[in-house]
Amino acid sequence: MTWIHTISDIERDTGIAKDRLRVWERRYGFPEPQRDDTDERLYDDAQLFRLRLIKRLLDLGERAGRVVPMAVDELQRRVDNAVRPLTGRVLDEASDALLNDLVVMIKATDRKALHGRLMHLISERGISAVIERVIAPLGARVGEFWLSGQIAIYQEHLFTAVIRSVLVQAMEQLPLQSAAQPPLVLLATLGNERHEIGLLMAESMFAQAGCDRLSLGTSMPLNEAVAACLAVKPDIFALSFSGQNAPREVLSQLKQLRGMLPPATEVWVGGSAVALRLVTDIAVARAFTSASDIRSAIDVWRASH
Amino acid sequence: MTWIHTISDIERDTGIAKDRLRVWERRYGFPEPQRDDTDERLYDDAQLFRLRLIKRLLDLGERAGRVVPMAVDELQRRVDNAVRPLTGRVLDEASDALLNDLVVMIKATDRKALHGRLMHLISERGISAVIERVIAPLGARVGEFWLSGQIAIYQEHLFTAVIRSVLVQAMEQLPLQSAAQPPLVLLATLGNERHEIGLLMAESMFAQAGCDRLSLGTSMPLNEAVAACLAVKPDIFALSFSGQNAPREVLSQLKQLRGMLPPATEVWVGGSAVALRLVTDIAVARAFTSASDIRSAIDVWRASH
DNA sequence: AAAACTATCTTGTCTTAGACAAATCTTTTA
DNA sequence: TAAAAGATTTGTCTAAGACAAGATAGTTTT
Repeated sequence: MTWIHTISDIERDTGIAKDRLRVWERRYGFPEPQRDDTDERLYDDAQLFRLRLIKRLLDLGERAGRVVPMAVDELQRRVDNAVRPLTGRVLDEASDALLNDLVVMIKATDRKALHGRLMHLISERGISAVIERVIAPLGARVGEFWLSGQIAIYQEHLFTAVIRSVLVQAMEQLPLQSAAQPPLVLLATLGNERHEIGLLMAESMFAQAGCDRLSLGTSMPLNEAVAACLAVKPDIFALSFSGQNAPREVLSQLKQLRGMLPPATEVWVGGSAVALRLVTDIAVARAFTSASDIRSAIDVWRASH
Repeated sequence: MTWIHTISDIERDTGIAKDRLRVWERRYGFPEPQRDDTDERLYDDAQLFRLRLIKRLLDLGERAGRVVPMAVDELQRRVDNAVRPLTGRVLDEASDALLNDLVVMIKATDRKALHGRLMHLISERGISAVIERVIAPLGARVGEFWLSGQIAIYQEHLFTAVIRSVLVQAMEQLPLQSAAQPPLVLLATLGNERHEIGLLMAESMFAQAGCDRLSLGTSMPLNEAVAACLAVKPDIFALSFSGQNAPREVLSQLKQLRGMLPPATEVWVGGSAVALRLVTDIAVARAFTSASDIRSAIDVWRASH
């Protein structure tokens, strides 16, 4: 089945504004959609797919003039190259097999099996280990499969729901005495960022370290995040950015944020968007590339307060 | 402090597209923003506030030509009138006092007190009663306070996070034996609908009735929701629409959905958007205006299967 | 050679007014 | 009273041009 999309469909699906699509057509000759009887643009699936790849590369820092005119296979090759260094960490066979098992469950929409397996793993190995060695790489894999169309959006939602349920449950089973110690951590995701998993993993790590924490959830407008921070006065403001975010955008948001917050509030960021190049820019925020680093960073924080 | 907004800011904040704003200016003379040195539109807070009211009335079914040129106080009066019949149910004094208490906690961002109080209420009165008499009206009140600017977005997020945590915890404490009986219920929220509370309340009701359930979370694109339904093959597909949704939009989405789903799958909808006028249109979906109706509807379903 | 400053190019978004289709309201007809 | 026809409303599309902020390249200075 092949589908026809209006310019609004394309905007919604790819996040590329209509103006931008029209100006690309004018300047680079792509996309060049069919027209209906009233001269309105009609895009086909191939164009949509190519635009998705283009968007991905733009978010990774490429420039429009370079990637928009590029052929599909070339685009695909570049996306693969850009993505592999992130996902393709060396895994032992057992871990790899486990992840494959879990992916199969997701593809089969078998949430009960997934939930049960993860809870079992947590009781066996503890939250931290499972987050770092299972949930985080699993999230990365799911993201990749989604990009390549092997996992549908609803399966991703389902996956998120299961992870959320698992982590919330696990957090509540932590010993109660460790429920209210400093530092107080405020967690959120900025802008359009809807990916909750990174946030949940971070919250779990803070919970396990016995921190007093408060999650605002996803998609907080920058202004509101600042307002929340000024009201709650946390010691640490923790943000999560998924790989969907353009690194530039992330950096600019962080700079704005840093300028608006009191200096005493530390800003910690994590997530795969951060791994790329942000780590260098330490003046703005403390960047985390691995969940386990949070634990030791908390220890350091406590020692110095 | 008064702020200046670009047309993009206004689009993001109100959900009114740029084209629409420009054409209103051309046709109705409002909004008529200042211009910067390069002739770009700059809107002030008063215009933004008025546009929010206008959007609200449009969503309630008014027409642009009528409400866009209207003065602020007139707009405010109409919004109040439209909203009161929903929120202003008669409450006994004790309930009213309780709700006020909870609202105070939200305004003070005291999530611990809120969480504790709600958990205590649930252990005292049971989930169903608390959902119907406390959480649902509290949600309505928070929505109202948000509209009138007395509660910030971050406080609403916080409120949602607490409710989620409370309900998830309460669901997990239900007796395990009742965890996997038919009907299998798939839950979701369509389109841009980000309000999770209605969905959580519904899920809790289904959980309490011992249904096998599966929540896709918020903001599922229509196509994806259908795909999920075809894959999971639930007995019931339950949708939640908040008061932010335009009733027309809801109805049209439901019609599309109904056409794409197998007839055996029942569609149940709930939420304050539904209460308005949708209830009449029973051919498309089964509409719920009260959480407690779910319980008896489940009994009926079971009796006939 | 590294850093800082400047100039050029790139790119997204804004501007204009006109056109039109789909939805909604009003009037007419059966 | 209900259905059909006609009139109005309203959101979104179109075009090409303008421009500012950001990125790149080139030049000079430390």
